[in-house]
Amino acid sequence: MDKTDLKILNALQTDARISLKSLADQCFISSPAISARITRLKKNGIIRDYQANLNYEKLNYHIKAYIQLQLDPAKKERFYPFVTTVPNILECDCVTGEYSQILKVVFESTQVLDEFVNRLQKFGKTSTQIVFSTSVTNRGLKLPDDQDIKSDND
Amino acid sequence: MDKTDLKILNALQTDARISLKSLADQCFISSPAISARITRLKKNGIIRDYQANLNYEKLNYHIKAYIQLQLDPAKKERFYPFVTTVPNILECDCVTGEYSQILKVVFESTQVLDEFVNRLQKFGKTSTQIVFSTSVTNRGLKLPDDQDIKSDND
DNA sequence: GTTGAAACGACACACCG
DNA sequence: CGGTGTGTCGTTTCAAC
Repeated sequence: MDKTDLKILNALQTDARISLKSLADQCFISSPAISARITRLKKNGIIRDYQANLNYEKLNYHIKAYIQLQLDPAKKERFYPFVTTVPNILECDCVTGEYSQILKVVFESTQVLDEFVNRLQKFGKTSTQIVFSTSVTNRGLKLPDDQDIKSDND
Repeated sequence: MDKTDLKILNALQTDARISLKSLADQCFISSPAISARITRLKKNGIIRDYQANLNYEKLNYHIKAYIQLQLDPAKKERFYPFVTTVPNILECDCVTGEYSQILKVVFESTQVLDEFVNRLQKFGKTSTQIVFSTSVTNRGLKLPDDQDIKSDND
């Protein structure tokens, strides 16, 4: 995991569709070398995938919300199939604190969100926070590329 | 915004580095047609950007957390430059409820997270939830591509 | 939206440090 | 082993329809 790898990761976080040649020019090495590095980074699981970031409001998903859930331990088994199946759940984390799960969701309207919350309450007590506005939108982590770092599996 | 557009958006959310030709084959139209559609979707702001999804744990950012903040209204002006500057803040939303801001952050360790929370407390009262595990990782929204939808700006 | 030609980029190989 | 340079193939782009 040297400076070149970090430069590649930063560039791919900013624009995942950048060409190998463009990356090669920025890193002052050849395109085959870039290609080999990206293959390695992906095989090591450092690069998970590449995804287009969409503006969901323009696609009529006007409501974004965070839902906190006190997941009933007895219903844990049925919860994981549930969260992976509902496409409106963009993220789901098991966390410390009074509520054990945080879900990030998008819906067409508050009505549909309400229906979803009702379904979710089968799994435990919920607390919903609707998003007014977003100042930082799901951005990538800018890595310091002026020094090497050690990674778990190089 | 017809079925072909939705197919393209779904494909790009799954793999942003997919080739135009591959998209063309899947949608049964020519590559120049795909290229024109993507250009339009990007100009309309429906496609925001393309980003590589990284495994931050393997890059030594072991701690992911949600921080709730009761932002002091008097310090609002100084808050927005702050959140956009600190790279560890991956997302920041203004929300309903007792706390007005939710921040998603990643840090190298709980110690560094603690230092950050101290800095954040200059802006108001905080409540931190550290992530144990993630069952749904920041995935894209699968759009129903069996029927057309109307968008705000076509 | 389609086609065809030209420009461009990606990949595979042999070679070099 | 990881990088370079060339050649070939596939892809993107542009013009004309």
